[in-house]
Amino acid sequence: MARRKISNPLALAVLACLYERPMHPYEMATTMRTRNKDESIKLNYGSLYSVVDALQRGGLIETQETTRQGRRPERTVYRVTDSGVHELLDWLGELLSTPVKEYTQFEAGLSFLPVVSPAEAVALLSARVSRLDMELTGRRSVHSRLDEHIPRLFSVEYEYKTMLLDAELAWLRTLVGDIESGALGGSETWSAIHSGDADIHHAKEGQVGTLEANGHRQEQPKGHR
Amino acid sequence: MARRKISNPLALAVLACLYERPMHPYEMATTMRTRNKDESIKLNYGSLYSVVDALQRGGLIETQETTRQGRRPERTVYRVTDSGVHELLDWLGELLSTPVKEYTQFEAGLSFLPVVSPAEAVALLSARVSRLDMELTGRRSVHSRLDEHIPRLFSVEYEYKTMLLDAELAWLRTLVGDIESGALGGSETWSAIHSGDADIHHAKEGQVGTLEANGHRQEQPKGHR
DNA sequence: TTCAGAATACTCTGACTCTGATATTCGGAG
DNA sequence: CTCCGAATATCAGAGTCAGAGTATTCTGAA
Repeated sequence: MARRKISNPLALAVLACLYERPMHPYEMATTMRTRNKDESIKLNYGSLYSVVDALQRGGLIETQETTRQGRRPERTVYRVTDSGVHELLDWLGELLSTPVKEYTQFEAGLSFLPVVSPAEAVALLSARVSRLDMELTGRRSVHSRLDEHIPRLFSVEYEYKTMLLDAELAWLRTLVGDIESGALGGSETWSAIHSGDADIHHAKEGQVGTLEANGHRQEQPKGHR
Repeated sequence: MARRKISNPLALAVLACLYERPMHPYEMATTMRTRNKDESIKLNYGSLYSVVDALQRGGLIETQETTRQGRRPERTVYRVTDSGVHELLDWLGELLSTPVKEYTQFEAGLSFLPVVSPAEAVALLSARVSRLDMELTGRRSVHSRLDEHIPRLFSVEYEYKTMLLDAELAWLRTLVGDIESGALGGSETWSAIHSGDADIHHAKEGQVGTLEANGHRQEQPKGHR
């Protein structure tokens, strides 16, 4: 990659905080939590402090002062440097303008869908449907409360995520329908493979044979990144 | 977490391969590539071998034999154990049925949208729109070629991803529209903040003040996972 | 008044993971 | 005969993370 010396998104958050005003790490953490940035950026102390270190070594931030109140642990206030500001803007520009390939757990799961039987698939995916549904209900109520207090500009990321969940839910519903009705291409093969394992958790022998039929996708998608 | 001893999705792929039939690691890699699983699961040799090791230490797979053809490097063939099969099924069940919180780069970017000026935001997001558009065009042609060769069952994960990209694209278009027209809640504040920095890359002084207005989201979303 | 518990501000450890570089051998194209 | 790329790995270094530990002060209820 060599792309960016520091690639942890948490570093972006640190830069953004310091761009606003100098702070010590713990304060960054609480600031982010207050603003719910920890919904969109994974935050934990271990990482925070090491990221701050790395940023300092890289010259993107520097320490402004080190103080101590009473006999609490010492705290170090950092400020962003010019090259830090540059990095922030540049990085942000890249994130916003250039889609990158990311791997989600669910995608991984989906790609092994044929491993479970059609019946089980329906059960599992239906469970997901109802969980997503609950999640979305919750989110919608958050949205309405949010809208009264802060402008939409400051919660686009939340809106974005909600809209993705929504899309997933709709897609899942039709997928489940297609599996149930046998309308999904490959259903016959799929049922055939799993015809033996009524109780799948004891499938000792079946070993499934060649799961992927002929399997070879001729033309691979190529162009990415 | 303590959730799963091994949490790397690559391990899932290894289990799935071995569930089909015993193989050596290199063969797993090529099998996955052939089937385009590497689109949905990050695959690289370094990780593959360490994951295989970890699986073996955990007793989920075991070595079947070690052979050598000619004077090529020795290769070790693994097979899945009973507890490996159990883990595979259980894990897959969880992945399919339970949504988990994941953090994407773009989301991180979005959450700092106010850092760039409205004009720049429009420029950056428009760039993303056109890149997504190209990507989607490519994908659609892949879909049609795929459909002739392999049943939909074996490419749900690809379909899923495509549909997500599609949803993102649509959303982005309206977002960009809203920013341009000033219909996005908070636009005035946003423009005000950036009124000084015509050339944003030299914004020395501005330091933005308090970006987040009053900032506090009262009710945080809570309920997750 | 007292004392549990939250908040403050970090530090550390052990494990996992990723990236990228580095071998070595073979078969086939030119 | 030569060079390239596929076959089959290994390894070092760095980044990352979850979670627990530490030491002190403040707050609110009993």
